[in-house]
Amino acid sequence: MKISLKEIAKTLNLSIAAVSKALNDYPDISLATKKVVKSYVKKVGYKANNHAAYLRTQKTKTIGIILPDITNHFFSEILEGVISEVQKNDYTLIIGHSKESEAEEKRLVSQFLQQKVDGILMSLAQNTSQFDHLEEIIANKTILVLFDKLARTINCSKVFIDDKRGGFKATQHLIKKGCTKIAHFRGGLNPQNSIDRYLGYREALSFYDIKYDSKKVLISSNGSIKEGYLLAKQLYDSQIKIDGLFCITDMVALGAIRFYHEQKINVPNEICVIGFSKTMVGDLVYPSLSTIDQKALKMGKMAVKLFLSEEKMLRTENRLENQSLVIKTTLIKRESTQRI
Amino acid sequence: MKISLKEIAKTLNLSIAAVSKALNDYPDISLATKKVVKSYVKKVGYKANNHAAYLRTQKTKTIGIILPDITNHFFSEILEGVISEVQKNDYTLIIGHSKESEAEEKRLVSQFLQQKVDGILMSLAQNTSQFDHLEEIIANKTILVLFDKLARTINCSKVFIDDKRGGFKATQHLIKKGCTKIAHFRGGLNPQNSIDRYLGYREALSFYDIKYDSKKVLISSNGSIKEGYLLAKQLYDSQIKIDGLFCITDMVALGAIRFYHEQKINVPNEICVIGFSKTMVGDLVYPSLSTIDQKALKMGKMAVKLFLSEEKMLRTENRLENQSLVIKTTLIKRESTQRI
DNA sequence: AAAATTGACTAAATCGTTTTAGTTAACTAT
DNA sequence: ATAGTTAACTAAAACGATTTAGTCAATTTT
Repeated sequence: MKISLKEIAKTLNLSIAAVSKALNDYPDISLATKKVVKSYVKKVGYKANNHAAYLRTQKTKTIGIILPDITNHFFSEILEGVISEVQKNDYTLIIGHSKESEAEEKRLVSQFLQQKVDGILMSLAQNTSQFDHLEEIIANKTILVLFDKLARTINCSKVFIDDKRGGFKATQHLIKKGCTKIAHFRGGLNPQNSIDRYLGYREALSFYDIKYDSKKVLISSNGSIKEGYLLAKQLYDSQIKIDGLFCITDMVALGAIRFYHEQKINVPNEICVIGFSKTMVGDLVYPSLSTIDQKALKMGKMAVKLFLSEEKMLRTENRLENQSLVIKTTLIKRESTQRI
Repeated sequence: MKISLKEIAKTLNLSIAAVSKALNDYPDISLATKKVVKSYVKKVGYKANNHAAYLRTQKTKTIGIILPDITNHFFSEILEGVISEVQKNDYTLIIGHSKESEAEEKRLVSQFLQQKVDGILMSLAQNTSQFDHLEEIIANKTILVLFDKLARTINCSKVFIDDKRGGFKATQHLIKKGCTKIAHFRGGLNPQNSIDRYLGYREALSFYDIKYDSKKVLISSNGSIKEGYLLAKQLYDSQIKIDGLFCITDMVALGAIRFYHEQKINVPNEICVIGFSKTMVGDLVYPSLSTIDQKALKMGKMAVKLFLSEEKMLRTENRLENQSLVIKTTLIKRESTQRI
């Protein structure tokens, strides 16, 4: 049933070495034998055993990905980008789900290192605060590419979104639609993307000479629909008038819209609402949701490309040089900001 | 840097065999040496090399999953279930994306077999019609578990949804809400789940003595939002009056609701609409969408459990016995069928 | 006291590759 | 004719585990 180089060598009256070299196109094997070997191999459907090969080459042609939230559409799309690029380059992808847990994330890193992956692509869990596992990856001479949620202090390749510019674009769009009293439901005070989007918001306000009003900025801790609903209600109850709203995520925006819908406040004519992420649902609701496209698919592809280029550099020049790649967001205009 | 049994054996003044046996709790090693070995191993952070171990044991403790559509929430949720069970049992998961392509699916199967996975979990691509790759998996003595979209003729473990019962429940729910003129936007004529849901629809009608009217059954080929919209329009334009609608998927239902919204037809008071799948978005739209929960998470977990039980049987009794597992759907009542 | 058993190991083969260091025959240069 | 090349291989070690078949001293049995 199972066939190895040994059997092939025996039937073809060659040494194991000759067969191996023929398959790997070594120059010291004649073209004639190469042909014989290759056609025979194809006939019997021989496939080299990766595990045995690893023992000598120390390469598995396998990369691992660790995601904090697999059912989140943003990460699914990143995963799709990663897989498509991985399959195109004949690598194998192993997948882990940290479920936003630092402990599980560390366990997965350790498992992947034991599996001898050639590289690890990962987005950190929300509350990951110690990076010894990342250092361990690098110490193991395994390539590390961080994306989206990353650790700035770690010396590895990174790909992330220009959140500040995205926040700017979202706010600018509201301003161009005529909004002057623009609220912002931001994320927590620590996450970098929350900070950056907020900074983009402020920058847009100041660029267009609109006074910043801290009362119009509320904090959403978990980014859920329910929270969006509650924040909208809170703002409404406190009698602060607004005509535009920029939310940290599409979910928060949907919650807010839901509240306005119940209050018979017309979106977009009374209040324009814009989200952030392009989480697919935005296109399905009514009114459909304007948002900032984070280009998740592209991000996934880029992460793999960064890995491949590092891998190549390591192979050819035996040195490492990591790059940071910033993905540009784009504005998606939909009904929630399309005043009539 | 890297440490092997050899080094450990040398520093502890033992043979390689003794160290290996100590770690694997062989009975012919004294408790004393086991303790010494284990504590030393922990101290230096030694982890066995899986690839080397595979060469003898022929086990990789790796399973592969092949999904036809990774960004589809239904499959994301299955994936979540699979991963959680896989991680709990200390297996490694490798993932492939067939993108609904039969050719890519076959390539992935071949790649996974080359990787010597212990088992493959897969949901077939829409148009997969030849099953030689599945036969190959079985011939390779690799465990195969099919889920959701499967091939009935293949002799392997299977886990799938009771679509007929689900279709029955959805239709029954509409009837109980007082609907008597119930339309059905079904899927294509060939896919089994489309047929089964349709049969459930008919069974419910006949159970409650409602006359079946073929003019109220329209075919959706791709299950998209746009199609739902167009079918609703088509039915509306053809002047066929309905008061209830059961759609093959949530997306189709959302499209239909969108059309009714534009026509100022009130959902649910004029027409009750129910979908199928529980694709998360159903909870986010207005009105929120009643649907049939396919229990994707459970399905994923079950697929892994079937694999594990097959694996165990193979290991202990050296024989295979595969099981079929039917997942029961449940009705999720939301606003789109909640008349006031 | 001699034979048999047991406990606690060790030696060495093996899994399936890759790769270094030969080996041999044919050919070229001098 | 002989030394030096070259082309086309082969032998064998190595990767890092697991496992079968010993080995040997200590203990038990008769």
